Amino acid sequence: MGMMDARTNDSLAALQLLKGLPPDALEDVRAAARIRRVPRNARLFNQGDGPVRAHALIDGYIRISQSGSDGAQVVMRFIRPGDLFGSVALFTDGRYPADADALTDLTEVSWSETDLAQLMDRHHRIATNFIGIIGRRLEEVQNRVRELATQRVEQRIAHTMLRLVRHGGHPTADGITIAFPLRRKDIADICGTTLHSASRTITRWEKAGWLTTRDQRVTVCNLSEIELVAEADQP
Amino acid sequence: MGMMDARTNDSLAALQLLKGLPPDALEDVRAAARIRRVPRNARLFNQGDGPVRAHALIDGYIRISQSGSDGAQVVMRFIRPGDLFGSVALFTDGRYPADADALTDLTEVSWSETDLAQLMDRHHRIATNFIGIIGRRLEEVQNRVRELATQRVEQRIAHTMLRLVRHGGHPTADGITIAFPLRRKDIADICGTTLHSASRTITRWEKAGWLTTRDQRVTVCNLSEIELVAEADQP
DNA sequence: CGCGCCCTTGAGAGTAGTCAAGCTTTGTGG
DNA sequence: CCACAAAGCTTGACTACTCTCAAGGGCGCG
Repeated sequence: MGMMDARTNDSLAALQLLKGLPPDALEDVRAAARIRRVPRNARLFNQGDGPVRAHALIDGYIRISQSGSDGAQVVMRFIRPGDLFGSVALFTDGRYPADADALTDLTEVSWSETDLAQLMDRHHRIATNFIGIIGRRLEEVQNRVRELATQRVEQRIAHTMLRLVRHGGHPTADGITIAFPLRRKDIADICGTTLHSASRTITRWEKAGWLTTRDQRVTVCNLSEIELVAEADQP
Repeated sequence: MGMMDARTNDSLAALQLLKGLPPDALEDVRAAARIRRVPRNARLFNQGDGPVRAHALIDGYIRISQSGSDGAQVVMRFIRPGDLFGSVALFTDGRYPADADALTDLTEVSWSETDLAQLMDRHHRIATNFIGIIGRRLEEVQNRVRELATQRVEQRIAHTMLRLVRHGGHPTADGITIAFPLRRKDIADICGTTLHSASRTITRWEKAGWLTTRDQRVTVCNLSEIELVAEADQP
């Protein structure tokens, strides 16, 4: 086994989907995997495309967004290293339900439907992991439904920023920086508001010194103030 | 095997979770099942309760609703005969993420976590069914996120009514009647609006002759008008 | 240098929430 | 069986949050 394979196996072991698998199973999984490198701003797949594969992200960041028949767009989530994505449709209708765009240069692996089915059959742990992953996703999305249904724009933006910081943030000199580029439009499309409202809110927070943005990189300096906005009862 | 067991097995065979299982597997599943009858308006479980069981509804209707730390409430979904419910948490944190209320007298079955795990182990089809079920749920909830994020109240109510009609509707003399009681507050809590806005909209539609409500039973007479509202580009 | 993309900001309009009051239906206990 | 309480529904007036429309500025890239 060459250096390349060893490194690949390490990468695979870090995937949520493959957590707890023994080395020989990992090797089995690797044999069926297709590895791809994708440049920043490329489209990984389009909403409506098929046949679907099960994807996992080794390195980099991805934005998953969905558009309705009316053209309105929503950002569903951001994919971080280790995450599974684009794979739920394997068990439903076989078409990707959303677009996937590379926010950075990235490396992904994927498996075909039949290969994944066989792998799940041989290594039951993969199926269990899969259920846990989409179960947690379901709970997250349901929380988002509650937010959208009950909170105001500023509060939703606050919650979103907190989630992004906790999820995709790494500490820097000035605070916690979100690991991938984030446009105002992205923030709006996550929160179900307009570019304008998002811009106004973020600008206000920037002026208050709670965060800074340079070149689409957001750094949060004052978490606790944002937490206050997130938890505030609307007056 | 008595009459009772035979009827029970028929009921089980109709469950989504058990679709495609051979008779001997059904018998195995039945042996581990707990059957309960629950009266209208009773609470089946509370948000935060544990340990969770996997539930399926034989007969009747259930409302699943979630409340946030701020007290705001959202109706997550309605459970119909054959549906699986309250079981995702088995694979995540082990506590029910929402409340379940009986909208009618009903019959439900449930399995403990360990029993379900063993059943899935013995009958792989159960695991596959489970993945398909929560996968479809995930897509539904994501569509709801898009609706909440991009559409106005009236449009969301229209979509909701259409979904309820297609899902829980049965034809009657005057139109299609939704099979379970539906309060104005329920409609509001599904759509992320207030009781007042929901009331105004439904009353308006009632005056236009598109639907009628008697005793919390909603009958839709004019689907196409409502579809028009649902698809309308906002002027 | 010009074009495209992203961001900011102001003014005005309208959707939907809040507050308040009264009505109808349902359920319960005397 | 009636009466009253509780729960659900309707409606009006007012408020305000948020969107829409419009215009302009900054930055990077071809």
